[in-house]
Amino acid sequence: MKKLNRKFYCRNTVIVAKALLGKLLVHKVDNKKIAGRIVETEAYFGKGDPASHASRGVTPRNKVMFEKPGYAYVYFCYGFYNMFNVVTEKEGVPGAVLIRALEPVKGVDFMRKMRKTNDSFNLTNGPGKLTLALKIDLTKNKEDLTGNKLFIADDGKKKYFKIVSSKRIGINVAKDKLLRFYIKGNPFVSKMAKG
DNA sequence: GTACTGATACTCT
DNA sequence: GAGTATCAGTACT
Repeated sequence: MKKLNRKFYCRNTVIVAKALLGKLLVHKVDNKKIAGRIVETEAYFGKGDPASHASRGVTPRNKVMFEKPGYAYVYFCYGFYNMFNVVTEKEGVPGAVLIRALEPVKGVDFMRKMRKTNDSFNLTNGPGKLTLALKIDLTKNKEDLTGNKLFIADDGKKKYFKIVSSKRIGINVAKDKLLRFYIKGNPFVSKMAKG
């Protein structure tokens, strides 16, 4: 299993968003590995993308989007849910990829416990749900994804699949931009994404 | 099956 | 003080 390095993230946000599909998101919790395959992502830029937090310039919250690629940007939203993003582009250029859905791979029991459900299709099929299942919270903001606790790896499997792009979800601006990407036919793609 | 609503707390104006 | 990169539950057809 190959961990993705800084160079992987230091590219155009759309390229990274597509390249992340099929990769494994791994989080070590209490010496246990919790992992899920990324099946759905969304790209967010800075300038020129009104849907992005970074579009209005740097704030204390979105600062990490302007910093080095390969870091986690965890954003708390709607009072309940955290969103997990991966910072992209070179330092000084804002950009991030929102991980919208995972396919559970390792530590499924742990995920069930965290999500309090036995429905394995309902564990990680949404951005708010997957952070709960993997125990990702605001303390993981600015976590270095090239480290050993929280990282993304390529296990070499699932090389061949079809990528579908469509409109982004849950936002009210720039709806016409096709910046959401998912693996065609995968049952773990988020509910809200279908249709 | 689809459509709408409320919960909730953090961040920026 | 208003808005938010969501979800689950309820009320319909």
